[in-house]
Amino acid sequence: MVKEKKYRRGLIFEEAARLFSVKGYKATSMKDIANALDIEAASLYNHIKSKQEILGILLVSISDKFHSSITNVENSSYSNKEKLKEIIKIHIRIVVENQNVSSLILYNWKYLEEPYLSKYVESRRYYLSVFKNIVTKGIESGELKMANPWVTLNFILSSLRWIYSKDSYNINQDINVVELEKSILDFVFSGIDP
Amino acid sequence: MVKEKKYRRGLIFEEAARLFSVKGYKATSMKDIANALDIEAASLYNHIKSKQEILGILLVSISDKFHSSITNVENSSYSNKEKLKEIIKIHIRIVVENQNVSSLILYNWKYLEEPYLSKYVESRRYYLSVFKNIVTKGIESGELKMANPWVTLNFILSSLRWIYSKDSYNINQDINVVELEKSILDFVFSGIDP
DNA sequence: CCTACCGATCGGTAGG
DNA sequence: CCTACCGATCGGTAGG
Repeated sequence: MVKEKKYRRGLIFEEAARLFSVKGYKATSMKDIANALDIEAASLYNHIKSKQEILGILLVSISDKFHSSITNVENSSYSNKEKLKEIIKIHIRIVVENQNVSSLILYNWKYLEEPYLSKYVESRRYYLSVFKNIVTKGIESGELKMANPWVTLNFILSSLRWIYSKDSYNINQDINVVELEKSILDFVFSGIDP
Repeated sequence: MVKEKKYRRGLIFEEAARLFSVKGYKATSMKDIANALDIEAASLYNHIKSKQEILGILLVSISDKFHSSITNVENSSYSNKEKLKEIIKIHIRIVVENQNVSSLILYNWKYLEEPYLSKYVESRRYYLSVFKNIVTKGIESGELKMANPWVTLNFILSSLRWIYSKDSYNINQDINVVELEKSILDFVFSGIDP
């Protein structure tokens, strides 16, 4: 009984993540989620508290993954440049392994309400501040190109953004994660010039 | 009379673009748009046909700007590398000068319905195919780094994506467009390595 | 997990 | 440009 309920709850979150990712949170109705699971919309409420709870739990769980991954790297004895490479690699892996949930970070986090919003924003703020700190120290030490740290950070994060969407990443089914990491690191560090 | 109507219509599109950009198309109600203009929601329909018409006209207008800009570059006598630089520069300018409308390309185009959807998709498809063609020829001729053209294209487009959002671009009010172009071109072509 | 139902809000129309 | 109003759909609850 408990086991079956947990199973069902997991499926609801999985299906909701997929639909939120494809249609957007606001455009996805509880009926959409229920239909995908072949039950009535009202039945969802035996497993979850609200639509907002689904979004909240999904986003807090993914932001915690990013949070703990960057904490590990920050506490390592790598150089700033090595830390940066490691963060990018882990970032790619988290996104590829949690594509539906990860893509919610790009747009749908704006529909979060309290208490999830505060948790998410704080977790995200921490990730970005550690990331920026490593970039800043890398620039100061000469490991990275002399540039505005903010612009550098945004360039790096932005250049990873295409892997969040199935449209671009999944079409390349001939590219595996290791190759993807290699290509992206190469582009981020040395650009498209030959 | 005609003049005043046109003025009002323009304001509606402007305000709608801003709200769609901030809240998303689905989360923006006609009441939101009307309130921002200090009129009743029903009054909007004296100037526009539907909510969908607003989104459609906004997106077709911006995709046409991209379409015509890339046609000009493609017909020039530049080398592939020079064409690419020019496309990136113009891309940045279009986004910076039309920030609210441009940002709709990233996410809200999915809410387009016919006949706007077909027009938009076709215009966008053309832009991407010309862009990809220039990248492919640049790689073949040795002007660009040997790599999967699809990955290269996505890297370039993705790395420009942060300028679509006010959160990241406008915070940097100390950076003007010319500096922004310079920084981005430098990063895209030669990366973050010193 | 379902049926029956709720108040709120949605985009949009009629008529002036 | 407004008042008055419409049918449809929304997230969610009661009760079994």
